[in-house]
Amino acid sequence: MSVGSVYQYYPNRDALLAAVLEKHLLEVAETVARTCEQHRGKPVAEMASELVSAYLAVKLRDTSISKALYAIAAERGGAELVARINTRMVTATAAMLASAPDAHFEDPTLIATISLTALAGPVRALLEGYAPPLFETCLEQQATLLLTAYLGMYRRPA
Amino acid sequence: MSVGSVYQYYPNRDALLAAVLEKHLLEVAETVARTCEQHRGKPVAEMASELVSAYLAVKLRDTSISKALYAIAAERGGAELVARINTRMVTATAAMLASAPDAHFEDPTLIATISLTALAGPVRALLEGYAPPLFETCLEQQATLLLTAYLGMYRRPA
DNA sequence: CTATGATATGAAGGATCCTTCAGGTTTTAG
DNA sequence: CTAAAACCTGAAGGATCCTTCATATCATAG
Repeated sequence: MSVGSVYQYYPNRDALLAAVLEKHLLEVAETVARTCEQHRGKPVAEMASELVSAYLAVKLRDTSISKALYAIAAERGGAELVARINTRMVTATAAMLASAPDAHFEDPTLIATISLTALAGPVRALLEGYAPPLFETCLEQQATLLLTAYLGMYRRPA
Repeated sequence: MSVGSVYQYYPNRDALLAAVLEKHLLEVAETVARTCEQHRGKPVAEMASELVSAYLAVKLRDTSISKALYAIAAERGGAELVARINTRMVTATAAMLASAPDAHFEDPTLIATISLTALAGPVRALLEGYAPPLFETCLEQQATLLLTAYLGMYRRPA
C-alpha cells in the first residue's frame, strides 16, 4: 500500500496510529471481558488462571504487533486511549471478582486494576526484550501463581 | 542551557538521552540492590514489603522524570540499556530470595524477574496515567500484598 | 465499449527536528 | 590586568518525516 492511499482513510498520521492501537486494545479488552463474564461465580483460583490464560493468549498471539504498539501508545494521545479502553477490562474483571463464592473483595475495582497491571508487567518485559531466555515458557505458570496467591488472600470460608 | 552546550558533552541526541536514562536506571537498580543485600536471611514477607517499599520510593520520588524516561526507553537502543541494568536488580533480588530461611525457590532468578516486572506494571500504570484516582494511596499496600502472597507460595516449614 | 466514480501511486513541498559553527562570555593562570 | 582556555549561545544548514496532489489504474453501470 502506498503512502497516498493511507491518507484517503485517515486525515493524518496520528489518526492512523490511533486507529491501529484502538483496534488492538479493543480486541484485548473484548477477550478479557468475555472471559470474565464466562467465569463469574467460579472459585478465585479458577478466575486467576483463566484471566492469565486469556490475557497471555491475546497479547502473545502476534508479538510483533503488540511490541510495535507500545511505542504508539506512548505518543500523543496514546495514554488517554489506553486509559479509556482499560476501564472496560477493569470493570469486567471487578464484576467477576465480586461474584466469587469463596472470596470477598471490599474494593473489586482496585484489586482488578492491580491484577491486570501486575499481569501487564511481565508481558511487557517479554515483548520489549528485557527478560531471561526461557522466560516465555514459565510465564503462564508463574503469572497464574502470582494472581492465584494474590486473590487467594481475600478468600473466606464457604 | 542552550542547544549548542549539550553537544559539547554528548556527540548526539541519542547519546544524551541514553545517559539520562542510564543515570536513572542505575539509581533505581542501586537502591533495589542495596535493599536486597540488607535483607538477606529475613523472612519472605519482610523481603516482599521492603522490596516494594524501596522500589516505589525511588520510582515515585520524581514522577515527571520517571514518566519522561519511559518514552526514551522505548526508542533506539533503549531496550538493550534497560535489559542490561535490570539484570543487576534481578541478580540482587534472586540472591536475597535464595537466602530466605522460611522458603525455598528452585529458580530464584525466575521468581525475581516475575516479582520485579509485576511490580513495574502497576507503577507504570500510575505514572502513565491509566489508573483510578485513588490508586496511588493503595499502591504500596496492594503491591506488598501481591508479592507477599506470591513469594509465600514457596514457603516451607522451619 | 465508454463514461463515471472510486481507489492507488509516489514525487514534491512543507514542517519539524538534529547538528554545526562562528562568535560571545566566563573562568583560569601568569 | 591580560592572555589563553574553557564554556555558552542560537541562528543557519541539513536531514528526516508528514502531507498534498496531479496522474494513473481499476471497478461499475449504461
